[in-house]
Amino acid sequence: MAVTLRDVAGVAGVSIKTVSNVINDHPYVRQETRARVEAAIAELGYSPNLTARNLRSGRTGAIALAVPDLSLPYFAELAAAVIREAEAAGVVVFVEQTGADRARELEVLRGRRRGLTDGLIFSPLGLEAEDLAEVGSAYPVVMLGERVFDAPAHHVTMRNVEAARAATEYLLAQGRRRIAVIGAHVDEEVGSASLRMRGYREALDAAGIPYDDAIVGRAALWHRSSGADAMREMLSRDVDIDAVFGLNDTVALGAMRVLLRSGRRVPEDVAVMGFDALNETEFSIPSLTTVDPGRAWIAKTAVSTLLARIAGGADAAPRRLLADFRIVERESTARD
Amino acid sequence: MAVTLRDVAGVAGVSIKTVSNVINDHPYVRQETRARVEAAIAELGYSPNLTARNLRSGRTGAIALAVPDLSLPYFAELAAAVIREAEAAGVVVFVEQTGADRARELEVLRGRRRGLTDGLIFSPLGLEAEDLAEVGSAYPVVMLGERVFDAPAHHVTMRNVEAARAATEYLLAQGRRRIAVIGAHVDEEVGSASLRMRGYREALDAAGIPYDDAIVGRAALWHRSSGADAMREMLSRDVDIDAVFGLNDTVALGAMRVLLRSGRRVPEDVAVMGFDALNETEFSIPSLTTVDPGRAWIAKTAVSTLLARIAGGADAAPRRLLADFRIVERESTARD
DNA sequence: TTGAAAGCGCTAACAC
DNA sequence: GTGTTAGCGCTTTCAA
Repeated sequence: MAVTLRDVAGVAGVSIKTVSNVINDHPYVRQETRARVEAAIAELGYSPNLTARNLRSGRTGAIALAVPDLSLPYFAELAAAVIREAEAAGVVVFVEQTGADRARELEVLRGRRRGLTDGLIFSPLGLEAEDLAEVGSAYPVVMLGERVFDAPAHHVTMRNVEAARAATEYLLAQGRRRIAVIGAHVDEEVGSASLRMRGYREALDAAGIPYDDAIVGRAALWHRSSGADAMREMLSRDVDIDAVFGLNDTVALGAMRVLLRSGRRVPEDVAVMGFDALNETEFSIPSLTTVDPGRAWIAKTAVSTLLARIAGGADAAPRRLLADFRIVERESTARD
Repeated sequence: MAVTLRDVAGVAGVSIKTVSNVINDHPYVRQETRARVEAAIAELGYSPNLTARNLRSGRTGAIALAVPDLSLPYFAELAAAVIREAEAAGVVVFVEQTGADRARELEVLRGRRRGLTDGLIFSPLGLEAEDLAEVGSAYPVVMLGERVFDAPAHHVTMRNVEAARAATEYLLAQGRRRIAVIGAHVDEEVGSASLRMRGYREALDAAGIPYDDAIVGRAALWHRSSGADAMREMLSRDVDIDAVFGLNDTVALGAMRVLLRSGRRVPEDVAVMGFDALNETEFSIPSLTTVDPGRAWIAKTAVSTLLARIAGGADAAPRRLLADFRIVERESTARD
């Protein structure tokens, strides 16, 4: 440690400017001088102090990623993709977990610690509309998710309504008519749940099928257990259903478990559709048909948009970037 | 941005030292002065430049966590726990993904970027014994996992042999006698797989049951698909088994899927045991009996050990810290 | 092609 | 109690 430019300069018999030039591949350094400096660097095991460099340059080469919880598979897979993309761009990522707690999310937004990063990719869950003012435009932020629509920041997200509608239409096209929903949120205006519900209703409406509140199961937290609970509650009411649309994969998997336990066959008696295309949906029993909302594209675009914003200063007005989706057909909706 | 101590001092009509004193809760500041400074801070929206502070202090307040891949549930849950612990200690965490690639792991170890962090929690998968020399003792490192046993660094890990032995004994105690293994690695000397295999064999030996290579399935990568593949291959050979011990939960879940598909009942015909206690094991169908190797403790201990090492300088000799394990009984091994 | 020196924003001796 | 000032290690004009 503690080997500085000055030490290297001393050993090489040059000024620190020359050493700096060598390190930064500055062109105008005589071949012989360069060699001497490189020898000194190797001899001393010098490596530049990034903190000092950052202080000078005003950049840190790091971005922050704030998600509710890495132990939720969706966010784990999102984070994996974001880190991979950032890595490729030569940027490191520090990950914050907000626990979907509004107070913690505000803390991230106000960013006492933002000095350590050049920008933030932020996927809030608890934030309210009135918190938006907190998002200053000075610090580069890219928002993810559905929770915030009018922040003065770029927003990368998915086509929730269209994708949920397509998923529902897929089930309808199979002749399913009593399509239950698991994972609805009560009294929610914004957010993935309400958007996906809208897509579901649009599809029903277009097919002339009445909406039935009795087969809409609430699950506030989208954990596997809450999906299972909602399904169990619904079955206890002896409803008639021939399909289940889980508003995300996690609740869909929980619901599917309860369906199978209840003696129903999937997909023969009840088809099951998820949303998110988590890796594990490929390996559930049966494997789960789901909607790939374009997570890979979202990660890539979030990173590149943020880096452009960081590099470009106070560029254009906030943009909304929408990923393409795709239905991934698996066993849980196989025909016959 | 760009509001500095100097600006605040100007507005408050004091020197920067006084502002600094206020910010750092230095005791000797008159009440009135403090109030004036705080007003100025609020007015200007000042927040200290962490990079400058770091440069002065030589600390960054950040640590790095290097894992193979966050989209692997084990590492996602580990990372979640590490970040939570670090958070509580007021430290942020950079997450790096090495892809279990030796070259990338070496890169992390050599750490061109380590200047951004005060230390590293490192869970390698590809590293070889001869790479250990790379671990200098100047930079605080805490190792996780089984891959490296003699690094000059603290090592926090689990009781693989004992836990695997206990898991096997649990199955034996149920009267299972043909216990297959899924997830063995070929020709591996170090690593979780060989340790857990050792525990398995110890239990068999103690029970006087011969080891049978025909019911040991290899799965190099411990993905769900490789677990499923290994199980399928084994079943295709028409072997006689009454239990499966997956060397981790992921392969166990993949194997369980194939068992169920093959028409076998779990646990009636074949009991299934996993290892890791991933969240999802609670919600599989049937839920998976597994070994909790003490991941929460490992995360907590890794963070506290690293922070102690950072704070304490070149302290004691490398220590090995072992977590307690626990068998989590679920449906996949329920009796009768 | 290289050197001298200013300063990024902050902390902490050391004065007063 | 508060102000002055010297750096932390680096990059970068500006001269030489």
